[in-house]
Amino acid sequence: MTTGQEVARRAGRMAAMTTGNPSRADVNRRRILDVALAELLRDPDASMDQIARAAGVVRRTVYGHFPSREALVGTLTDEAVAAVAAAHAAGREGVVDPAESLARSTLAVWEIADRYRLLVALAQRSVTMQGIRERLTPVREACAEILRRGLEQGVFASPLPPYALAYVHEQTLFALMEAVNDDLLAAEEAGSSAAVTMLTAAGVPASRATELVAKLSD
Amino acid sequence: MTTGQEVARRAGRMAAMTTGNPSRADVNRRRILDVALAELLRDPDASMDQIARAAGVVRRTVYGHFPSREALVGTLTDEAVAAVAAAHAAGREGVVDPAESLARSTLAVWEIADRYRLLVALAQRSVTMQGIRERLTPVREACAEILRRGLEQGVFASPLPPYALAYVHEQTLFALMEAVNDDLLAAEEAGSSAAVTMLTAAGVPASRATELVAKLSD
DNA sequence: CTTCATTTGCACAGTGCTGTGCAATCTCGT
DNA sequence: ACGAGATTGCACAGCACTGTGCAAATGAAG
Repeated sequence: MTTGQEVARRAGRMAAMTTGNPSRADVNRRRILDVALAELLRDPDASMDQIARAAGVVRRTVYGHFPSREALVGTLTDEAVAAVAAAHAAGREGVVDPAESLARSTLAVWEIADRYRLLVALAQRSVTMQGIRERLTPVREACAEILRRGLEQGVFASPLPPYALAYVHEQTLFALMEAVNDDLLAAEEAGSSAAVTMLTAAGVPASRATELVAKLSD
Repeated sequence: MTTGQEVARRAGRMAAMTTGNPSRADVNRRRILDVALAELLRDPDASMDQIARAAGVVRRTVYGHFPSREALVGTLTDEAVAAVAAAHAAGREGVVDPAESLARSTLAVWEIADRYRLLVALAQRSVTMQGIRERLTPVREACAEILRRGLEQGVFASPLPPYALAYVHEQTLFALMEAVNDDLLAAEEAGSSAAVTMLTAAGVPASRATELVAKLSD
C-alpha cells in the first residue's frame, strides 16, 4: 500500500462509506476478512496467498486492502475482541447471581464461538501476538470477577483461585468448540451443554447447573 | 546426516550404548532433546538455530544428531507420548471406581506435565503433525472409557458425551499448566487442585471430589 | 603424543514467504 | 462508450529457514 493508486483507493472508499452504499472494494474487503477468519481457524499460520486464493482473489489484491499480514490479522482480532467483549458483557448485565451471570455469558459467547476460537487459537501460539492475550484481559478479568464473587458467596466451590479458574473456563470453552468441530457434540445443544459444564467446572452441583441453564434457555 | 562421518558417528554411538558409558555424543544428544523440549514449550515454532544455541551448540551439530527438524520433534513427541501413556496407565491400574481412576491418572500425568503440555501445544497447531493427535488417541480413549463408565454408573453427571468430556479434560489440564506457568497457581498444590477440578468438571460434587483427592494424596 | 570421534565454521543451494512497483485489464456508474 | 476506481499479472528484492558438504579445530582416551 505504498502505491499512489492505493492511497487514492482508500480515500475513495472513505467517501463511499459516508454514503450508505458500500463500494466494490468494501464488499471485497469484507469478503477477505470473512474468508481469512475461516482460513485462520483452519490453519493459524495460513499465508497471505492461501487467504487470497480462498477469497477468490489474487494475493496482490489483499495487499490493496491491508498493508501487511499483521494488519489483516489485527483487524480480524480487533473485530473478534469487540464481539467477544460485547457478548460477554451483554450476557452478564443486570444479573446479580454469579451462577446465572456465568451461564448467561457462556451462552452469549457461544453464539460467536468462531470469533472466540480464533482468538484463543492465535493467542496460544507465542509468535502471533501475545498482544491478543492482553486485549482479552478485560474480558478475562470480568470473568474472573464473576468467579471471585461466586467463590466468596459459596455459590461456586473450587480449590482454584478465581483467575486460574478463568483459565479453565477459557480452555473448556475452547475444548467444546473443538468437540463440535469434530462432530463429537451436536451444535444445537452445544451451547447449553457448555454452560452446564462451565458451572460444574466452577463447582456448582450438576443438578443445580442443569436446572439453571434449562431455565435460561426457555 | 548424509556425510559418511555421520553414519560412522552413529555406529560408534551404538557400540557405546551396549557398554554402560554414554559417549560424548550421547550426552550431547540428550542435552539437545532436553533443551528442545523447553524451547518448543516456549515457542512451538522454534527454529533449529534457536534450539541449537539454547543447547550451547551450533546448528550443524544438531543436524549431526537428527537428520531433520521433523526427526528431532518426532523423537521428542515419541518420548512424551510414551511418558504420558505410562503415567496415565499407571494411575488407573487396578482401580475400579471411575472417580478414583480419573483422580489418580490426573495426579500421575501432572507429574510429567511438561511433556504433556508439549504434546497439546504441538497438536493444536495444524502444521506440526496432526499425527500427534493420532498418537495420543490411545490415551484419550482410555480416558474417555473411564468417563463413560462413570457416566453410566452415575458417578459422573454431565450433559456431554464421554469423548467430548475427554476433550474438556485435556484442555482443562492444559489450562492449569498455563496457570502454574503464569504463577496464578502454586506448583505444590496444583496437582491436587487439578484432580479436584477434573472431577467437578465431570460432574462429581465438589465436596466428594475434595474428599477423594485428599484421601489419595495422603 | 597420537588417534579417533565429535564438534565447529563457513559456504552453498533450495524453498516459501512478505511486501512493493508498474503496466495492463476489468467493471462499474453515468 | 467514457473514465474513475478496483483488480490482476508479473517481476523483483529481501528475509528466514532447512539441509548439506567439507576442511579445520577440538577433545578425550589410550
